[in-house]
Formats: sequence, C-alpha cells, structure tokens
Amino acid sequence: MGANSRLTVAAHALAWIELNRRMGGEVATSEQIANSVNTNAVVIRRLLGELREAGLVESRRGAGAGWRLARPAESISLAEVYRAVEEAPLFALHPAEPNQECPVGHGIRSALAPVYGDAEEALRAQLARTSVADVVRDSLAVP
Amino acid sequence: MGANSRLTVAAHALAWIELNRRMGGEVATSEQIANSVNTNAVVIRRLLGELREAGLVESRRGAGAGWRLARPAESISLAEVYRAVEEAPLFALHPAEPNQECPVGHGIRSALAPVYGDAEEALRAQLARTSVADVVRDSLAVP
DNA sequence: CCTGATGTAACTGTAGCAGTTACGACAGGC
DNA sequence: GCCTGTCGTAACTGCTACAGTTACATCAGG
Repeated sequence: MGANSRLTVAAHALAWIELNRRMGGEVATSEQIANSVNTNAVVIRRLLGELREAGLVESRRGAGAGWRLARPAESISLAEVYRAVEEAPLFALHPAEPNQECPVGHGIRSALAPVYGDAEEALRAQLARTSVADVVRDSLAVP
Repeated sequence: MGANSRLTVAAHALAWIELNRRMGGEVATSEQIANSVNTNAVVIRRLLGELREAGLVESRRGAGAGWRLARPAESISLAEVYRAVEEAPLFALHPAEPNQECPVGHGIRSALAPVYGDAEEALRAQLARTSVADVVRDSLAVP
C-alpha cells in the first residue's frame, strides 16, 4: 500500500524538540529539526502545523521564534500523532458502487466497514502504548 | 494516507466465488466477478493472480475456465488476503537517511521499527478474526 | 526599522492505484 | 484441426498523494 513516512517524520520532530528541551533549549526551529531529519524545513513546518491543530505542539512567531511541546513528552502517544497526521481511513471501500442487484455487492460494504473499524482500532491501541518520551529513550539507547 | 481498495476488492471477489459455488457454480469468471464489483475484468484477474500466488485460489484456463477457492471459505482469513495483496509495510521510515551525527537521527529508526512491527501485528491479528465465510454471511444478512 | 523565523501558496518530480485496450496462450467442443 | 471463451499480461492513460523546493507575506522582538 501507499506507505508514507509522515508518522515517522512527525515522531522524529517531536523527539528532537523534547531532547532539545532537555538540553536547555527554549524552542526548536524548523531549520534545526529539518537538519536532523534530513529534509526541507517547509516539510517540517507543514507537519508541525497539523500537530499544532491537534494541540500537541505550540509555535511562536517573530524573532526568537520556534516550536515546543504543548504537553509533557510522556503524555503524547504515537496514536495521537497518527490521528493528527493521517486523517484518511486505512482501508478504502469500493472505488465505484458495487452492483446492488448482486447479494454480495449489496451487502459487502456494510459487512466490511466494522471489520475495518476494528482493525484500525487495534492499530491505534498498539500505537497508544508508545509515547514520544519512549521514542527519545529508545533512540538514545541505540549504540 | 493513500488508502487503496485492494483488500476490499479481493474480499469481494472471494466472497462472490464462494456464494457462486454454493449456488452450484463450478468456477467463476473474472467477467462475472467484475460485474458484481463494478470494475474491469482485468483488475479482477490481476488481483486474483496475487491471491493464486498466495495459494488462496486456483484458476483453470481454456474453455469453461474460471476461478475457485483453493481452500474452504471458513479457513481463509482476511489477514491472509491482506498479506497477499499488500506487500509493502504500513509505515515507511525516513525518505532520506536522517542525520547520523544527531542522537535522535542516529537511533530513531531502530526505535521506531519494533513499534511499527507491533502495530502491524495487531492489525493482522484483528483481520485474522474474520474469514471469507464471515464476509459472505454478513453480506447476505444486510436487508 | 531590521532581523529571523513562521505561515502558505505554487510548482515539480515521483510513485502507486484504477481503468482500459490489445493480444498472446491455453484447453475443451465441434 | 479449427473455433470459441477465458486466462495471462503488457502497455498506456488519468488521477491522486507525498516529498521536495522556491518564493514571499506575516509577525514580533531588539
């Protein structure tokens, strides 16, 4: 499937902001984060903008501007990050409406919808078990 | 994210083959299945070709050709169908290698990989709870 | 006012999915 | 042995989304 790296980059950015804070940094700039992720600063600003709408980070403008976490890193789970950056459902139903005169075509969307819902729920529940603080700890633990 | 409908169409095709068999049909043709899914027969043949490589269906060529399930519908789970049609991992790591001189950039891929693995595992485990026979039953139950 | 950073718009390149046409390969029936 | 119907597959198009980039307006502190 179309696997994208939005969750990866968002988690990286949040972990960097948190580590920077622990090192005494007031705020982190998109340029600094982009340097660690190895991408363009605009890509970071776009992603962090979605995280701000979700209430996970705050930004300051003007001179001495930058980003910081809106809540402790321990309380931000990857499930919240996922919800903030991936709005579309994981599985799509039919591109075109199936044949309603066929018993399968008529009922299959109603049959699959709860299955997909439960599967996404299981995915989110597992992501909820990891926080941004966990990501920082595990990253620093790599030799 | 790029949600595609490959799992949906594959499940629909398998359910249709099973229902057709229960109605006395020897084999199902891609044209018949495409008529129920409301798509092109080539789309069906491509998808069923992947399911055949996974050992879920068999095809016969020549006159009177078509498709049938390789195993009872009760024993084919959506987790197997998902594995057959979606080879790529759900979450991608970084598009470009992160900055190795940064502690976060150096360790984050190793930190995220098991998290993503566990999340996908939870997804597959939930999909494994539904079989093609369940899909047929639930589809027919829709008024 | 100057400076440095955010906030966006606009565009490009790339990739995958879905759809379509076309045609070769195959196997059974006549 | 040819006809027919279906699979098997290549090739192409249109569409969408992600990632990257440039450009510029906006803002706030010094």
